[in-house]
Amino acid sequence: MPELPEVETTLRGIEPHLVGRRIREVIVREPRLRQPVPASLAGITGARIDAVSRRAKYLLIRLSARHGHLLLHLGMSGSLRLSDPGDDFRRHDHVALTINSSRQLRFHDPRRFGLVLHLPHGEHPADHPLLRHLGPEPLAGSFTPAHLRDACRNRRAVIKLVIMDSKVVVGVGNIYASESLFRAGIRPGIAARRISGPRLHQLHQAIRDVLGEAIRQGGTTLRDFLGADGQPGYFSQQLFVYDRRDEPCRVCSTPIRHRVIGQRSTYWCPTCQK
DNA sequence: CGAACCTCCTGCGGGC
DNA sequence: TGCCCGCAGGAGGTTC
Repeated sequence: MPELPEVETTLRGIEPHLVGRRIREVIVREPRLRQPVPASLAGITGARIDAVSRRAKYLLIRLSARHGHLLLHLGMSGSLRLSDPGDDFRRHDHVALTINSSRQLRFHDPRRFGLVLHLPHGEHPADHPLLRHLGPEPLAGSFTPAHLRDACRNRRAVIKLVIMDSKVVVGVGNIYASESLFRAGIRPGIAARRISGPRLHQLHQAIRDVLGEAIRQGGTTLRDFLGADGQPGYFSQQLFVYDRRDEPCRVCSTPIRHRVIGQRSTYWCPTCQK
């Protein structure tokens, strides 16, 4: 479900309610996620939350001295919501952190592809195996047109797979890959090395524009994404191609094409994209 | 090394 | 109405 804009929306929703507060209680209702929820999670009871941040699609919660960090990933179907501790748990509410008598952060994930990990004190998050090899943040200055050109040089893979490769740039998931390529006028199935420098420059800008705009709109709600406050994202109203198979292109009315690339549904306009 | 494919899991919508 | 099938926004792992 969540791509980078949805994770960023979640971060912005939970951060003001968490920073500076203490974790009063840790509840693990279902430890069987992509990796087991570690038993050491119980030990963070009483820790203060010093900061909440995002790296790629991971959320990082920095705890007070000696308590280390929490590393969360929402997988395909995960979400974080702030609830009243008195509210009934929903099915698939796997982990809950009670903040005070009126606030509890709940990790909800029907498919259980998500993660709740505890990094002990002294382990730098950036050195964690899941984060160590990640490429630049798409909205940071380190993601440059030259970086994208280098990543595509001599690369035989199709461009859609290259921009979804987290070693090249993080946070471009299946929705925004199709959308970015549409805005850049590039077909998703073209070999990366066949795309000219100027067109890759356009793609670089399109990735930043699409992700930035999606964050401003609170993410994309297709079926079920809700922010931490329960509100849907509005970017789906600006999707040009994703999930629009056979529907008319919003620019030229040509029916949108669909094909599976890298085991994932892929959409493009055969007229607007070459 | 890269590329192709597989895997984890539940829910939902469409077709019959 | 109810059942079955295919598909779903991620990403690490395996195999060649």
